[in-house]
Amino acid sequence: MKDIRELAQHLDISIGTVSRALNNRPDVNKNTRKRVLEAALQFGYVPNQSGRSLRRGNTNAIGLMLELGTEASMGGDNFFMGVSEGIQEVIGRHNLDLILMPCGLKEDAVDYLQRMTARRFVDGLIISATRYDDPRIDFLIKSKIPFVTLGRSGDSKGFSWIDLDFAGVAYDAVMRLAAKGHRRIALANNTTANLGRVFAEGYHAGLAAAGLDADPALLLEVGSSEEGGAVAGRHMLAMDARPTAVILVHELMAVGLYHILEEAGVRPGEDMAIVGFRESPHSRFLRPNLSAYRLSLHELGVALGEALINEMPQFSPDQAPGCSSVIWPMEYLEGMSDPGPWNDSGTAP
Amino acid sequence: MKDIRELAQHLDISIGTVSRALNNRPDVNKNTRKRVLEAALQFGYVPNQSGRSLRRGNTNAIGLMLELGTEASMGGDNFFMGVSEGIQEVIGRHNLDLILMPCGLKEDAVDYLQRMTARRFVDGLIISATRYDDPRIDFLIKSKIPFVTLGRSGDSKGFSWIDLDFAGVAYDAVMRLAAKGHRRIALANNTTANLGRVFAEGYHAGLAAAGLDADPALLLEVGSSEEGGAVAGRHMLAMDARPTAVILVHELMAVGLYHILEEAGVRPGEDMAIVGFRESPHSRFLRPNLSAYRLSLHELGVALGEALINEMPQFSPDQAPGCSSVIWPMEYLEGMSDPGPWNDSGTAP
DNA sequence: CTGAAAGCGCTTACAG
DNA sequence: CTGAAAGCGCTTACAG
Repeated sequence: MKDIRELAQHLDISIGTVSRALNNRPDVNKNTRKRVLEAALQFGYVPNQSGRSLRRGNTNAIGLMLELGTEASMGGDNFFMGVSEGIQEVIGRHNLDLILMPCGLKEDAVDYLQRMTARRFVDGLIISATRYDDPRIDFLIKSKIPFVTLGRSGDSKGFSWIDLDFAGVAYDAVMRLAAKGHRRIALANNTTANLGRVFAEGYHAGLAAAGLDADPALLLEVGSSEEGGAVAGRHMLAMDARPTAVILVHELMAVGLYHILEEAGVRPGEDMAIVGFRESPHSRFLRPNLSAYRLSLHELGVALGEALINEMPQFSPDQAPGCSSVIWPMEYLEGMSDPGPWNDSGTAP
Repeated sequence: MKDIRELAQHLDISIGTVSRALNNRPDVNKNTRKRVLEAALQFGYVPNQSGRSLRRGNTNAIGLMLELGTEASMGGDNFFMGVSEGIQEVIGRHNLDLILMPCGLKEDAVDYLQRMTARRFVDGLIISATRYDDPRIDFLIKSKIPFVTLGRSGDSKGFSWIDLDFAGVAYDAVMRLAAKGHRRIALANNTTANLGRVFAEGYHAGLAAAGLDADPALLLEVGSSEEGGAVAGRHMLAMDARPTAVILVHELMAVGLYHILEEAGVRPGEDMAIVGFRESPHSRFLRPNLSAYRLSLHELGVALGEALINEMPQFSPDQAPGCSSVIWPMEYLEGMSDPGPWNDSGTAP
C-alpha cells in the first residue's frame, strides 16, 4: 500500500476522510475511523513523512546533535545512549522521534547545524558540548528553531538549558577533601567545553570557603580521557610540592591516572586522594573504587525531552521560549579513593 | 530567504532555472549558475528537504540503527562514534547525511524499523547488533530498502554485511594460548547477538586444531560489560578445575574480571591468562594491560559506507544488491595479560 | 539555455 | 460527517 490515494480507493472514501481518520480528528464517523485504522494496519500503510512535512511544515522528529570529536568530554561511552532513552520516552508521547545527528570532526559545527536545520530534518534540537561562547546558540535563536542545550554557555541567557552541577560537584569535592585535611588539592580539568570553566569556578569557590589558597600550578588542563588522566598524573608526580588530592572533571581520567601513579609506586587513595566526576561502571571497578557523583541518565533525558517540548509552540502554546534553566543535582557516592582523615605528614615529598 | 520562489524572484528568473542551477544540471548558462549560487549563499537558502524528497522520492539521508539496550555488546558509544566518522566520510561524497536512529529498549526493533522506513526518513540503512535469526533483515529485503548489516546473521545470504572477524579472533586466541601451554581455556561469551555464536565457533575450531578437548563447563555466558566480566570471574573461581586462561568476547569484561580475580588473590596475567576482543583505551590502561585485537573504527566505517553505496541503485546502477560480505580482519596486539610459556603446575588449585 | 506547468503525498479550510 | 480542491516547496519532462 503505497499512498493514501490507494488506501482511500480500497475503502471507497475520499483521501481527506482517510487523512482525518488517521490524524485522530474528532469530526470523523466512529465506524469510518475504525475501518480506516484497520485497513491501514492491515496494509501496513504509514503516511509519507515528506508529504506530511511539506504540508504541515514540521517533521515530527527532534535531533540530538553530537560532536564526534569532543563528545568524549561529556562522558563518551554510554552517556548519550542512556540520555537518549529518556528523551525518547518523553517525546514519544507526542509522536516525535529522536534522531542523533553526528557532526564529523572535519565539519564546522555551525555549518553542520545550518545545513541540517535548513533541510528541515527536525522540529527541535538538543545540542551538547556547549562552549563558553557558542555560535550555534546564536544561530539557533536567530533561526527561531526550538532548542535546548545540554550545558550552559558563558552568558546562558535567552535560551533553555540543563547543565550538570559541575560547580556544585567541584565545590563539594573540595570541601570534603579539605575537611579530611587536604591542603593542596589539584584539579584535572578540561575547558574545551564550558563545563570546564564552571567546574573551575566551583573549585575556586570551594577553596575560598575552605580557607585554602588557590595555586595556579594545581590547575591542570588535560583531555577528558584515559590519556588525559595519565598526563595529569605525570605532571603531578613531577611537581615539587605535590598535591595530596586531585579532582577529575571526567571519570575516565582516573583510569590513566591510577595507572601512572601505581607505576611510580604512588598508591591511589592512600598516597593521593582522588575524586571523580561521574559514577560509571569504570569508576566502580577501579581499585580502589573511585569516589564520584551519581546521576540518572534516564531522568536527565526525560528532563531534556520535557524542556524541549516546552520550547515547541505546537505543544506548549503559552510557554515563553528560552526561559528555563536547570542545574542538575548530583549525589556524592563514597568510594575508596578519598579516605579520611588525611595524614598530611605522610604524603608530601 | 524562505523558498525557491523568493530566490527566483530576487534574481528575476524562473524557479526551474534556479533549481537546475542548484542541482548542478549541465544545461544552465554559466553566468546564470554563478548568480544563483552566489545569491543562495548570500541569503542562506538551502532547498527544503521535504519538497525535494516528495518530488524525487529520496531523502539524501542514510540511517544507522542502534539498539539502546544491546549496543553495549558491540562497544558502546565510542565504537559507533568512531564508525560514524568513517561512514560520513564516504556518504558525504554523495551528498548524503548520516543520522543515528536509536531504538528504545521498550520498542520492538522491527516495529521501529518499519515506522522509520515507512516515514521515509532515510534512503538506506546500516543496522547493527545482528541476531542469528534477525527479522529486521527479512523486513528490509522485502521492503527493498538498501541496507547493510554490521554483523552477519545465521544464514547471511541475500544481503550485504560486514562482520568483525570474531571466529578468527577466537581461533587465534586459542591457538596462541595453547601454544603457550594452556590446556583449560575458558570463553566468556555473550550470544545475544550472532557474533557470540561465531565467536564460539572459532573457539571450538581453535580447540580442535590445538588438540584440546572442549569442556562445556568452560563456556561462560555473561553480559558484555564490566559486570559480565565479574560474573565470569566469580564463576571461574568457584570451579573445581579452574581454567588457566580465558578469552573475552568484549574487552569491557576485563575490567570486572580483573577486579574479581584480584580480590581473590588471583593475579591476572600471572595466575590466569586473559585475552580480550578489541583493543580500546580501557584495555590499554588495565594492569597488566590486556592483550587484544586491533581494528580501525574509521576504516570500518568507510567500508560500511561504501558497502551501502553499492546497495543504492541511484549510485551504483549496475551493482547486484546483497552480494557483498566482508569479514573484517583484526590484528593481535600483545599485552601483558597472556604471557607465555605457561607453567601449568603453578596454577591449578 | 530558459520558462511554464505538472505532480510528488499529504493536510485542511471550505462547502455541503 | 464527508468530499472536492488548494497548496506546501520542490524537480523535471516538455516546449520553445
